[in-house]
Amino acid sequence: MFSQTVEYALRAVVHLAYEAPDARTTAQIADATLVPKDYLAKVVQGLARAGVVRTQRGVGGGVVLSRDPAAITILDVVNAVEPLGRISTCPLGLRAHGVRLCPLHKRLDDALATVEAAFRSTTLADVLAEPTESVPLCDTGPALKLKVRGKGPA
Amino acid sequence: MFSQTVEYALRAVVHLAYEAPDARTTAQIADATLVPKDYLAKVVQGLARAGVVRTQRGVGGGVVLSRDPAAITILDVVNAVEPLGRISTCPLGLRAHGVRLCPLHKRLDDALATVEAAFRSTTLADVLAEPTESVPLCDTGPALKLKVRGKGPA
DNA sequence: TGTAAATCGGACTTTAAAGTCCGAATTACT
DNA sequence: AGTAATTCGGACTTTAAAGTCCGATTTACA
Repeated sequence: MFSQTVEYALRAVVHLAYEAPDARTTAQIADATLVPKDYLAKVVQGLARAGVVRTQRGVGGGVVLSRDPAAITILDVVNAVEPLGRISTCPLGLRAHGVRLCPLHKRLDDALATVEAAFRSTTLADVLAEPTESVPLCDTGPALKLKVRGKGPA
Repeated sequence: MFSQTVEYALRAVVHLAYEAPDARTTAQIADATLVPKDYLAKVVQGLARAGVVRTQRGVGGGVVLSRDPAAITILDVVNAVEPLGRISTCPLGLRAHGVRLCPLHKRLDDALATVEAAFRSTTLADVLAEPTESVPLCDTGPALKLKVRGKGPA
């Protein structure tokens, strides 16, 4: 239902939010989020073009969120890489005379609107602040609460 | 967001519901719904395998809804051709230890759940019974209320 | 100024969705 | 039995998404 690209973009920004305000290289992000490195590079470019992240070339460079995690919504991220595609005109290309969609596509668009609203009302900060003691991005093992960096196991 | 295949399947069944209980050939459905005929044939096969429609070969054959339009939901149709893909396990393949998803994927799955619920609670009869005077499938011109068949204009 | 670290951007390959084609099988009717 | 109407199913082509590769460019720092 959601494309790989959207999935990858979300993983990346959540990871960046988690590490904020530090910058991360795409290689680091790819490592942490299990996204193919070279493909992630493209996705990040999309996020940069849309103003969700800022990138910096050269030594010490990398990727940073362009705003506070509380000011970036899931919808911002989704729309940056692959707009949600609300249905505004008749997909059959018939004379939709402006506003009204047929009952079928009205229902479909309603569903999209619900998703859009949910995404718009959820910020990266919200995702990180989840009241449970679980860590973002699914690496919720037996509740280890430490913020572990590096790659070596213990 | 929704695939072409899902879109086509929905157009087909809505059209069938509109013409119910008469059978329609795939060629007729394709004509009416502006779906590529040969591709629609495949989609209809999927619907048939899932038990949403029944097909009949030979002269006088065609496609019919297998149940009353009030007993077929949008979700039935969607799941028949391309399951909605609720997120039940961690997409990163990490040890999701059963139930709990990370906050991010929990949100995504919540959105999917909302869509699923909306689709489950909408039947084809609901779509046709829309309180407005509009006709299914977007051919809502200047409120012509007649059920026009054939292909000639006027 | 040289070098290593990093993104950029274009070309390419792979995979899956969408679409096309057509002969085989089934069926109703005369 | 013959014929026309229909779906079935497999092979094929096309298109777009996903993924890979690598040289060019930018940057920090010794």
